[in-house]
Amino acid sequence: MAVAAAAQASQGERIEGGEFSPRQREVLDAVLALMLAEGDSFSMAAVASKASCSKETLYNWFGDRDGLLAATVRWQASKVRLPSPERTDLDRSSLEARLADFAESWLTVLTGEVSIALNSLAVAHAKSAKSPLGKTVLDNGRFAIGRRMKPVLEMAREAGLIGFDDTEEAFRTFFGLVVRDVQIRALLGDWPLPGPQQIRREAEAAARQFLTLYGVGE
Amino acid sequence: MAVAAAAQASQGERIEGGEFSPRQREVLDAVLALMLAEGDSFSMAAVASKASCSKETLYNWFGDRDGLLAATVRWQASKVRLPSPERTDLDRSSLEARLADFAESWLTVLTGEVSIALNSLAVAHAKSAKSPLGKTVLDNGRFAIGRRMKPVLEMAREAGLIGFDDTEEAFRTFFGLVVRDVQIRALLGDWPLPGPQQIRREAEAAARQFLTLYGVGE
DNA sequence: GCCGTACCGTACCGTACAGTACGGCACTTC
DNA sequence: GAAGTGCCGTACTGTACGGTACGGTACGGC
Repeated sequence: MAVAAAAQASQGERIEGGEFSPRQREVLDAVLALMLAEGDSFSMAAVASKASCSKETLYNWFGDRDGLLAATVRWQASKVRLPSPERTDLDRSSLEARLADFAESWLTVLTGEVSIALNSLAVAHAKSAKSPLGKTVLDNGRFAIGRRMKPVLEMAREAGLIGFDDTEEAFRTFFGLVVRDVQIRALLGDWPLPGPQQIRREAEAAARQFLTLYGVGE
Repeated sequence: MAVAAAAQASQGERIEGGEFSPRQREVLDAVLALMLAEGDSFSMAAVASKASCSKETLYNWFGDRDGLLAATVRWQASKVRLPSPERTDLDRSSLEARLADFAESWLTVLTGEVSIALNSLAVAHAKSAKSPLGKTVLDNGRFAIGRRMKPVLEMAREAGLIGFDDTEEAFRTFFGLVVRDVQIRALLGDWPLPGPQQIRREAEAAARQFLTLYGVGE
């Protein structure tokens, strides 16, 4: 029963704040592997088999299939740690480099198998709400990168390098310049995806264009 | 049997080049309605019931469920007709207006229920290839708008208003400036979507920014 | 040594749904 | 008006899968 998921989780090993026991992590990694291979169409039996655990344990730990999926998304999210931007002095060229690095790492994540699989799954489940996979993915993708970027943008503004009124708007523009049509094409299966060199080139172009739009002085 | 879909379709009313009989269109509209309401999780029985036809007819016409989905996507695609840009003289402000109009209509389509439902469906089915829904959606979305835009961009370049080497790259940048995070947020269920005024504002901003990046002279 | 607990493996249940079969009706063709 | 055809409605089949139940084992506490 879905509503009992949270309660169920309280027996056995506990699920809290995205923390899972080592054994549970093994299970979730198995789910991840199945998701990469088969998308959304794997069965609970397949998970149990792959993880060498019983279905009953799956249901005890995660409540139901949606709970398992949600836990998997949270587990993967907890694995990805974007580098926190330390506070340093910025000039125009170091800012551009910083932006390009952000763009590069973001494009790299975005075009990764795991990211594509997770986003596809979340999109597919967005309709039948029930579990907010979409929200979780968004929080750990689009919004996470936003939280990292904004301090950099505001630092650069304080340093008089760029100008904008609304940090959110400025970030959304940067986002657009970086991602362009890459994500939607990846999600719709339009191979091949850009490789590392291509990504580096696009990232640098995006940083340059962003500074053209928002740079001041010079 | 999936491989027999094309052959099956040759009996009864014919499916060719995206052309469907009136009765078939009724059926496909019913599918569309169900898709808006339930995403991917409607049954063939539900389609038959909603369209007042028999399941046997569905299978005779469309082969299997995937065939029905593919036909629905093609049918919807054939309904959307982007305005063809007539060849006119352009100056800087009429170009900006034209770009803004493109951006506006594109954002409007993108945030529409039908577009979101179709894209979600195609994303969900992209993994289990079998039927190239993703390709069809891409061809009638991202690439269709590209085909419409490029002549405008090249016209403007000939008129000496903007400069670029690679039309495709220029268009992809425009795409990014227009779409930004709107589509991915829409697909992941991050309501509310921007309304008409908001879209108009974002479209104008995108056109302005594009001209800042690519405009020459002035 | 005994008990409780956590877990594995497997068998089981109910249901939903893709796909098929078939009887009957309306309509066309000769 | 007989034969053929296209389609509707419905009943049927097979199966896959979510979720549950239960017996058996390993282990830690007392």
